Amino acid sequence: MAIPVKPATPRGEQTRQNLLAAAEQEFGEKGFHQASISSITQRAGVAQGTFYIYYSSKEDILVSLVQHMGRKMRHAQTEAVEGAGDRLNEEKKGLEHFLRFARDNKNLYRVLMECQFVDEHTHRKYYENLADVYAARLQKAQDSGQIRKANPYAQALVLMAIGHFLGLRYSIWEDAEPPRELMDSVLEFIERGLAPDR
Amino acid sequence: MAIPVKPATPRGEQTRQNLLAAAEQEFGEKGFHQASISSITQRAGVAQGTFYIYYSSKEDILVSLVQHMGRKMRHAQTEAVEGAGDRLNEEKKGLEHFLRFARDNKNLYRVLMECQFVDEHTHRKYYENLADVYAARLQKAQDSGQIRKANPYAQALVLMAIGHFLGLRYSIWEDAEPPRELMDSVLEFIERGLAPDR
Amino acid sequence: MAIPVKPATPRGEQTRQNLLAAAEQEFGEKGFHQASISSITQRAGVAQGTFYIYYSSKEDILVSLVQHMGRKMRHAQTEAVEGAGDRLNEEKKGLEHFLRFARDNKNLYRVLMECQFVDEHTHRKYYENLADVYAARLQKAQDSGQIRKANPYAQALVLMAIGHFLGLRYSIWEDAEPPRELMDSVLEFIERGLAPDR
Amino acid sequence: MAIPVKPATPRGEQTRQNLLAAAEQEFGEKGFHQASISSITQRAGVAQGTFYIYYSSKEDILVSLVQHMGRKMRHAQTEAVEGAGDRLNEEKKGLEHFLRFARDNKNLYRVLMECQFVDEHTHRKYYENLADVYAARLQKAQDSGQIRKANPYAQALVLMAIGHFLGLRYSIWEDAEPPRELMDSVLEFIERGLAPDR
DNA sequence: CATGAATGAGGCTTCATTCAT
DNA sequence: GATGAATGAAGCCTCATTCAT
Repeated sequence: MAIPVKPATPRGEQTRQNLLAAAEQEFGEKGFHQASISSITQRAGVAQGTFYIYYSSKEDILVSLVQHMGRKMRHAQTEAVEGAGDRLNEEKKGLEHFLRFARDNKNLYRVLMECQFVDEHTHRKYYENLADVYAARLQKAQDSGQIRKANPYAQALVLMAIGHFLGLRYSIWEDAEPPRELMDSVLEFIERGLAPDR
Repeated sequence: MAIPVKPATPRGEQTRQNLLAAAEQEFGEKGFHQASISSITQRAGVAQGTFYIYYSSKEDILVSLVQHMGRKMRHAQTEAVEGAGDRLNEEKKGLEHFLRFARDNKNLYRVLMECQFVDEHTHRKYYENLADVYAARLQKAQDSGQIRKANPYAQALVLMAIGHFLGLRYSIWEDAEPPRELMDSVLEFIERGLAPDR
Repeated sequence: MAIPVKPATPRGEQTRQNLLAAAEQEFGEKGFHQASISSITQRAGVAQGTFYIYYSSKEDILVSLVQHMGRKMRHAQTEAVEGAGDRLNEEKKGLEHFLRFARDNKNLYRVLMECQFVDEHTHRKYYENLADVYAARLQKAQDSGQIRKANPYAQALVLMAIGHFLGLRYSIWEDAEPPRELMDSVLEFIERGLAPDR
Repeated sequence: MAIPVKPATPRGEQTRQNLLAAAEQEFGEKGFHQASISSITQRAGVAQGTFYIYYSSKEDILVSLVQHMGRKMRHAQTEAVEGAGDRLNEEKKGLEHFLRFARDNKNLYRVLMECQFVDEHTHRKYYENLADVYAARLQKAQDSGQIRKANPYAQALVLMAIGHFLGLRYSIWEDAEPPRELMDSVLEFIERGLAPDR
């Protein structure tokens, strides 16, 4: 098994990116197991063998894709949550932002979901990392009295759960926006669950 | 593709059940794609060909398994939620009950989860059915003033989301009970989200 | 391999005939290799195992079918050619009669044709027998000066060839009657080929 | 089902031809249904999977084989019939030529015959094409007064029928040359059937 | 860097036939 | 006489991966 090298030339870098983008489409549309390397290379416009210059296996490019998703996601979330004052409102905005992101990156998001049945480890890393970031943010918000005091991991878990499930429901299972009324009820649920006493 | 027949004798019925139980183990342990028919029939103690007398394909038995899970689950939930008075407390108990069920039926639960990437239709039917049952129950609780008035589907969604995610986290990803403290915080979140004003 | 017995009871005889008729349909419609014993027994309204009480194998029933065809055919031809005076005209009538027979017994005729690629021996026996009958008839006609003197097997061969090919063309390949004009030209060809000098 | 690609290199083209030649032998010797892909690839000296780079299925290579046969046959016939003057004699020579061809290409010819029970469409195309070519040639011969005026398709049919049946009889069923005397009688039949009045 | 032909293990599925009831 | 469950060999086909050019 030749170890794939990071190519130095711009041409190589381009090929790598083409392959990654092709895999995103292929995995997103067909699912990991129905996807084939040969179809990925066709989409990328290269020969089959070229794939293995850049990725060591089908699993390998899946991992790269999930990491790519992680970076993109963190970036998007940072931007989204940044700048505001009221933490509670920010979390609500964050959820909506996340759902838009999931719909805008349907393929990538689906890859992430399916990853749990292909490479548990990678998938878990992703969620642990997310949970830590989330919990830290919530801890801060608790400290400044903007949300109720409680186990921040529990709060993070609930928020992630809702995001996860809505993402599943309204991006993977069905490509539609959640009805406004439903979103409002959900957000109110969150508000009551997180709001400090008084 | 010969259409599998409903067995006419007890012996046949026994074989069918053996196959279903074997598939539950096999899919649960290895995942759908790593599972093989030959391994299923070995577990069931029959020849490979026998499989196709009862199920038309690997996908077919997966669907049967998910339907089986649906029946079992509804049965378990009905028992669990029944009998008590306070709806709000019942929902909290229901969640814990569900999580125990998911852990006690780890294999079956994993099959259900993975099903969304193998046979979307079946998986969706399962959740739609569950959501309807849930929402109807919550509607009744609203009517009798035991929980807040809100879109019952939104409430169901939040509860299912939390169940789904905790089930994933503490049954599929890691075979451990959720820490008591965390559960308490989660349950408090639900309590506040569902409790009627005043 | 249990040797199938000719059953003595009327019920058994009925079952045997049902199986034979079912096989005629099944083989005729799907071809020998696509046909399945299970489908034959379903058509006949008996259980799979019952098949082997009457026939020892799939090939065995094919042979029975071809022999059945042979008897039916000889019977039909005897009737057709009988009674007339002019041999040359009789042969022409015989051809048309044969083509009608082939179209009326499309399934059986197709089985006979396909048989050459399944059980050469049986098929050959059929044609050798036919050729002998034919040649003997032609020899007689030569003797009485009704057709030209020539190798009677060659004459038989030509007539059988034309029948065979027209049967293929207008019964197996396409279920339609040969156009009148074409038939007339063919018959004239035969007439000239067979007519005695002067 | 990946669509087989036209090979881009001479090596690939060689492999394709090896496979085709191997299939010709295998089908010819065992018949289509007894033939196996694995045996074909063994004959061709390649791995099983290689087969599917060039042909999408067992049926696919059969079709390729029949088309190959069509080209070879047309080529052979063109050469055979070309050059002579007397059309009537040419047809007689053509028949003998065809029979030699059928015996020299026993395998290929058998494949063509069996094809009618595997892929009717391909087989029919073959014969329709042949009939058209034949009829056109006969039409010309009629126009120049070298054979009798009649439906050229009927004449073609009779000639093809005789060729077909003799081919079956003396190449497929039995590997022997038709006895000279028999051939002479057959040719005389044709002569009388085709010769112009006077 | 890239190509694309070749590999070969592995899995699903079919179905003629057997046999205990 | 009939049933129908069970068998198991056999074959097609896929596809991730390798490698010579």
